[in-house]
Amino acid sequence: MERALTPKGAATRQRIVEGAAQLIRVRGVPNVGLDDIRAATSTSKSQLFHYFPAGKADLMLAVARHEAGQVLEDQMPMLGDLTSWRKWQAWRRRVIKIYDGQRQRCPLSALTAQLGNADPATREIVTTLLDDWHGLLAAGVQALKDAGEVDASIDADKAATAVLTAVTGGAGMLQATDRISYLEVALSEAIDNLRRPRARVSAA
Amino acid sequence: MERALTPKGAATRQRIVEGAAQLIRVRGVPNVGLDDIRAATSTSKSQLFHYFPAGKADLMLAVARHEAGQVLEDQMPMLGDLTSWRKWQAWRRRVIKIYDGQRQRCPLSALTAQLGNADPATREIVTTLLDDWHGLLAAGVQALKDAGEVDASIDADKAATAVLTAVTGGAGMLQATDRISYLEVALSEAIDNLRRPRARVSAA
DNA sequence: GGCTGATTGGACCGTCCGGTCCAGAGGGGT
DNA sequence: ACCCCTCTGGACCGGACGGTCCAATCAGCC
Repeated sequence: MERALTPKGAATRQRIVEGAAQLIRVRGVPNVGLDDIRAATSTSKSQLFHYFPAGKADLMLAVARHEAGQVLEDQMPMLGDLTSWRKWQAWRRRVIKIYDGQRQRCPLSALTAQLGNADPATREIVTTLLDDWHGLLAAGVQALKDAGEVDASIDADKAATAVLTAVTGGAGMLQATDRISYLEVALSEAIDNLRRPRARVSAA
Repeated sequence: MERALTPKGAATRQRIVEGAAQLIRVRGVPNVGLDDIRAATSTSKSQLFHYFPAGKADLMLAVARHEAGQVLEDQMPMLGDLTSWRKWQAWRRRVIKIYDGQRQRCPLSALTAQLGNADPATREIVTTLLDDWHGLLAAGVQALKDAGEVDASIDADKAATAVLTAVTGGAGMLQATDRISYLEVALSEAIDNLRRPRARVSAA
């Protein structure tokens, strides 16, 4: 499916993706036209279709991939080394800092929500991202268990899901309300809960 | 700002809003045109602009208000009476059932994300909804505290935020991945955490 | 019955924008 | 030097869609 791509071509393609991503972060998919991208990246219409034959949808997909990769990238190296309580806190601070910085402009949801979550290609990008993210968190929980820093009865997968949900939920509400407190509180609570002793909880 | 509106007019207006909401839930804002709404509601172009003078944006706002109201409505009466552990569980089941039913079609995010979260009017609708939602949850936590069913040292506001974030985060990921498990696990964990004894947690 | 304003129908317009096309410049391999 | 394929420029097209307009109808009210 890939065409031969000279270094020059690859650079242009990259410039287009990054320029488009930049625009979309600020203005959202529906408010960014091909002409905007063309202008912002000093390219021409034909180049856009040269590198993204299927047109806008194709380009948006490339942007989505780019942004999805960025999400975990931004949380590194903390996210990849959650082996102690202190490192979890460092990661937490990083996450809050990132989202506080981008505020409205959540690259992830800006694309998924506005690109149509029905599209299987989009779906797959997000699913992969969440799986990776969840995996890293679960590994971190497991590391704490191994180190005896959290109760051994904790289910690493479930705990990772709880933390992940706190981040995505908090980020979503930050985006909608411009309040960072949801993310701060939810994430802090989620991490704190890892530390609490596991009392037996009877199902209702 | 309100015009005199005969019963007949009010009914038509209502029909438009509900028909538009229906369409948007399935196809998303960008994929629903005024002509679609016109056709689906057996109205004419002039009626759309008669009842929503500012055009599509105006109509979308009305739809957003309608959907926002629906969110809490759907969770009643459980959400309004979280006075015992059993009732919390009943609410939890209801929430999961609701979101499992609508899957991709999350009325809330379908509108906020695609309507531009920069728009202050949209922002206000969501903010109000989340405030109300949070308030009801906090009241529920407080009720448990009063009944001595949860540790008295719990911060009702923070706990409510944690639960709310679990729901919105889980719902968001459900929308993106079509997996209900995030919501199930996160919400269950969040509620279970209310029951756990509050061990002192030292800040890192 | 006629007046007034709400209500409805639907033709029409202008623009925005994704997409097409073709012609030309660049540049590296033989 | 030559050729071929990549790369670039930008004019152009056609459809979709939000929005306008005017005329017709309906409903309460004196």
